[in-house]
Amino acid sequence: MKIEEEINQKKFKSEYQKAHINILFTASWLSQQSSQLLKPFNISWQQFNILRILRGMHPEPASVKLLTERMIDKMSNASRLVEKLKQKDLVERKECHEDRRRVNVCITEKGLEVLEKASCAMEENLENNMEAVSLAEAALLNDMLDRIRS
Amino acid sequence: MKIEEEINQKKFKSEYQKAHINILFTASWLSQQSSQLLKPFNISWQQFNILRILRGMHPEPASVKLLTERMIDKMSNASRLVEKLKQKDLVERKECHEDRRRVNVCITEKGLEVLEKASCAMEENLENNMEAVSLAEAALLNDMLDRIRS
DNA sequence: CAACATTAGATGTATATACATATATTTGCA
DNA sequence: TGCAAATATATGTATATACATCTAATGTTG
Repeated sequence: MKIEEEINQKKFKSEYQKAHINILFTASWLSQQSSQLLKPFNISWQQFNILRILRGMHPEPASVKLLTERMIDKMSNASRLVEKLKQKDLVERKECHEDRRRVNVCITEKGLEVLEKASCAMEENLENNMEAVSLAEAALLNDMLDRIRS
Repeated sequence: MKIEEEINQKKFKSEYQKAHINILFTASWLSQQSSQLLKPFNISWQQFNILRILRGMHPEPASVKLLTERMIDKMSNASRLVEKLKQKDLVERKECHEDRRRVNVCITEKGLEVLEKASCAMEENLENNMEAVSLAEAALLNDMLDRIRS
């Protein structure tokens, strides 16, 4: 649906303002889709992301700092998210002997299993959403977004 | 900066997955910019949005339902946001005589003044962000985002 | 018209977030 | 070495959000 209809706004000041709102609206739409999808797995989108980063490192551990750097929303609190995941036995923390300030976080077997199922669901959904856009268009989209943030 | 560098991730599974993450990341980046910009005016991005909708209606009032329909993040609570704005004397509520369940919300003079200044700052910032993208590209961006949500 | 369904809005609650600050450790340099 | 600055992480706190539930008013249908 066109953004005009989604938010019942007939016209925008410019194509730029419309794009601004469209980016925010689409992001909100996508995260809501994600959080619905992830609900059966009992993890939030942010938690899913952390698990994905940890799987990328596996079997190497990641520090909380590394997680923060790679998170999409930098402001959110990696430390507390890790705690949540630990409570569900999806990750484990070990003290780091080289630098005792640091904490090494690893994904557990259970974490890998949950992530495997969750990421299948997420990828399937992603393909459904994205099939309306060609690969070349997606590349241009990425380029434009990068430029907007520059 | 390219999204790869922003989140320190060298490669993505596909251009589609990258676009997904890029939309979320850029939206988060934009809202953070907005909330920084709006801080001197002591309103949040969501509150700014409501004021903007109310200015569009002015001098006609808007119901809470109408505000909810036009908000970018549908899930947030228009009722409480209106309360916040009322506490700052930026909007006023009146009971609606035709349908006594409804509440008519209007922007005040003070609200119009604050919004005027805030939206100048916001538009200036928007132009800075968007100048890296041509108008035609912005139109295509809008089209792509609409298709992704379809 | 009575009984039930629907709607508009407000509110309770658990969780998430932004931001500031605290604590422990390491680094750098006088 | 010793002491200030920087770093990694945790935590405190106010606010925001998602979601469920509640209340009051209106619509609908037998």
